[in-house]
Amino acid sequence: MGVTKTDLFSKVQNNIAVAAKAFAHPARVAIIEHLLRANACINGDLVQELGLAQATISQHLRELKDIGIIQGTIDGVRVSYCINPVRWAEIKNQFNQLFDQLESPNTNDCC
Amino acid sequence: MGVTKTDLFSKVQNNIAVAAKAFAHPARVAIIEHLLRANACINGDLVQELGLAQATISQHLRELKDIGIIQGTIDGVRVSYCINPVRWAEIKNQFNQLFDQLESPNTNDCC
DNA sequence: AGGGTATATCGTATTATTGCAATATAATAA
DNA sequence: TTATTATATTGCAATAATACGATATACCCT
Repeated sequence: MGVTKTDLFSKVQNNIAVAAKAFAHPARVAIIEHLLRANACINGDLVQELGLAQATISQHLRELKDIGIIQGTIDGVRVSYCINPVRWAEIKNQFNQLFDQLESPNTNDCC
Repeated sequence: MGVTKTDLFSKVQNNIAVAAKAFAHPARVAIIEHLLRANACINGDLVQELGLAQATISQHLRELKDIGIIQGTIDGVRVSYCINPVRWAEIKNQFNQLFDQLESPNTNDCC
């Protein structure tokens, strides 16, 4: 097999898994960090910044766009990518809801 | 090809990517949520809870253990797994540092 | 129109991940 | 000791992800 059994899990669990994939590759983390710093940028910058081929970066950008965490607007020949603040907040909240489910560390000395 | 070029990215970027993988599969999210609820639990419970084979769950548990987000102690025939609170806090902080890099949404209307 | 530039997509090779049956290992119980 | 139970590991099949060259697409400029 090799297929994730999506139907076995809740909507929230699947949503978190999809969002987490945005951060599950260092190149995508680097792209996100670059967008955060630049507060808008273009694909070409990223090819310079990271050491990956143009096709590879374009592919990562598409994945991030599919997840919704970034958005791009055509700007002449170039495409300006930036963080989608609404989706960003959504993902941030989703993760924080999970993170905050662990009370104070002292109460969890089970093993 | 097909190999992540780890050396191209910073330590922090790689660390985030590794940590994110813990959440990048719904089964692992489900396991983590179960551990948070139960505040300790055993593999057998999870086989009941999720609909996956014992071998598959054991594999996910190992991945989570490798990431360090959970820990297991042998308890007779069984193994008690629980969240590693120290690593949990570490990952939480790592993500929050990233999440908080986006200022107020209004300042980011670049595209 | 024709050339240059920026990005996307396609095709493909390679490695990673997912899933499970079968088997191994280890502790307990009888 | 032998059987039982719980978990880990192995081996394998199938799908997903990563990476990149080649090519397509789309926009700009002359």
